[in-house]
Amino acid sequence: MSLNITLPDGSVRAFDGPVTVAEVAANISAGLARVALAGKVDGKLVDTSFRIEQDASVAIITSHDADGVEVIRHSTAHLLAHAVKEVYPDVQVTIGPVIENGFYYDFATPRPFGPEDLAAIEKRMAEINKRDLPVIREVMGRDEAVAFFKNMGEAYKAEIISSIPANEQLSLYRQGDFIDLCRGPHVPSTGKLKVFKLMRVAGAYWRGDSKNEMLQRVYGTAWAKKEDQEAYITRLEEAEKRDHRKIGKQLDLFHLQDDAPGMIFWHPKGWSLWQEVEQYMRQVYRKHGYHEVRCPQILDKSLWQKSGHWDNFSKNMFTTESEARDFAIKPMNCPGHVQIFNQGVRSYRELPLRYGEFGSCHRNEPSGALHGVMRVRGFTQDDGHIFCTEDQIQGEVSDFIVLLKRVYADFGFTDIQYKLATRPEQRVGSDATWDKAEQALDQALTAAGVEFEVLVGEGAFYGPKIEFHLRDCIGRTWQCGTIQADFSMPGRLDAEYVDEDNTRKVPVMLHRAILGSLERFIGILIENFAGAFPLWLAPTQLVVMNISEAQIPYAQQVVDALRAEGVRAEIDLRNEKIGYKIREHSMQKVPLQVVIGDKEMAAQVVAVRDRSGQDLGQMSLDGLLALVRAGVAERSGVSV
RNA sequence: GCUGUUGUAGCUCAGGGGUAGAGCAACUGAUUCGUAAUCAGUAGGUCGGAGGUUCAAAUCCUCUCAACAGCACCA
Repeated sequence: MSLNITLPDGSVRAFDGPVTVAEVAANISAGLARVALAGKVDGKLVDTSFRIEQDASVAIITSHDADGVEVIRHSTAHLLAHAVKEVYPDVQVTIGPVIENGFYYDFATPRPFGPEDLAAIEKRMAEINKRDLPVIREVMGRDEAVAFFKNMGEAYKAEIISSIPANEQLSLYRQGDFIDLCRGPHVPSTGKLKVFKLMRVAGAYWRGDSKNEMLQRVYGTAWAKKEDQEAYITRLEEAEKRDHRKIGKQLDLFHLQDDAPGMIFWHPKGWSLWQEVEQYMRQVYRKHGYHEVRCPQILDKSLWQKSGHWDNFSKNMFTTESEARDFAIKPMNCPGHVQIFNQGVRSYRELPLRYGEFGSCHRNEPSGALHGVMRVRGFTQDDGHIFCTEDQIQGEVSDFIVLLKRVYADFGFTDIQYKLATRPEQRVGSDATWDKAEQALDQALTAAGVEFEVLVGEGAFYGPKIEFHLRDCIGRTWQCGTIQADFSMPGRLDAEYVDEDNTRKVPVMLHRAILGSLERFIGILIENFAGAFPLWLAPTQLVVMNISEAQIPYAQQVVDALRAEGVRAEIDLRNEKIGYKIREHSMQKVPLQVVIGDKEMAAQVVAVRDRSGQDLGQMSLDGLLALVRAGVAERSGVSV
């Protein structure tokens, strides 16, 4: 019986009988056989030992394929587990999947791993790589496999297998003395795994549940080529250089200290940046029909009970008391806005009624969740609430999506992902209400013509939400904006309006934010621009430097004129060499640098350079002002 | 919150039972200079906090606070 193998280039090779992927590779060339890591038979990824029984299309997978790198990572996870079992025989293995850029493996260990353990394990991995052990696939029935792993003392593995249907055949992979349950495929031998590095150890809960015991998770990275791994590590270092906590310190933007965990001290420059963002958003409120409001920070507990926060959110709320009354510091702005809505009798003619606030909120986040300015306990939202009728929801949501895209573009972000988060387990409101709310958001997204992902069970307790995630210049995504349809809270807090037919109705409330938390958004801006803010945001837009004492009066005159026109200009008259001053201001990322020497003073002009060192030439004061204005007007230079 | 790691001068970091260190920044003086570091000098620390062991603790032990990484959380 002969069979035909079709290769990716369309050519067909005939074989006398069943062949393995490895044999097909060898038939093509000895070189290919040497580098083959796996195969793709009729679109399915398999081991090189896989036997092809009938006509098929076959691709040989090498380290040049994305699939090949995946296989390398997966096999390196096994290599890690193998090494751990050799170095620490009393450790139990659990699972070890491939993740972005690498893999991890969770172990149950009698004592936690430290950095020295990592080094020892990595060394053993290199040894096993040198042994070039063949990786052999075996098949077992489920019950047989459970018994097999129990017998080896691998309780976790046995537990995983027990949850697989009884009639299924399981594949196991053996390399030397090490054997692990795995779907595969794997590289043909451990000698193929040359480029890897263990990155860190951390605790991780068994089956991802914080009620379970904690395992030791070892993270690693693995690549086809050494250069790829080096490039990856360089990329990590680059990201580290952009870390907002580091840049915040370098540029003197803010600080945090032990006395106020998760709360930020904004320094003058950081606050300048903040104010630019806030004033910009205030314009957005004004231009798009929002009334800016301001509500109390502290409200009586009973109001939070009524709104549902006390039942659903109290573990995250800071509380206080006075004269035997209990209060809570607001974690959200919505109940406050409903109180404003409730003053007086509302008519359907007033809807949609939009309130916006730069709402200062406090949430008692778990200590382990805190992260610089990105995840804090005290933060400010650009929080708006739209009171409207059901018929108005879709239009409001659609308008919001358009607005949000424009705002993000002004900050330099154009790559946005959309997600619809549906009803969570813990919630208020009837299922019928949730049906309605989820449908409304779904329709608005569809009408906006954007693709979106559904996040099942991740909505807020009072309603479903659309999440807007933006991608920064190094490819990371951040959730910022949101819009949520709430059919419950207005009713709970007694909001109503008089409709056309003179009956009283409960309005729908849309919760919405564009930037989300200003703290977090500014953190994202810092990392996205690596501190080199566009002119409109830069805390110091321009610095004027003299070359020697003789030009001090003229330099002072120039900076005064710029400041009078609203330019955030600084002056540096220190008795230092011009190169020294330029270096300092360049490191401080000041966008425009004005140098004044005798020549400029004589001609009543200024010499301008930018922070990257580009010479913008000599110009008059008016010319400089025009340059600044044009730069500010351009914002982040992106148009939608 | 959980596991691990870390906390020393304004910043970056060294020192690991025996007198607290470096570079940069700061301050003082000299230098008046043309596009990313001029020279010299001075000052600066309860070694995160509280207990303990010791003749002696930044160093060892206990507790605690905070930060960092991951997990869980992100309503």
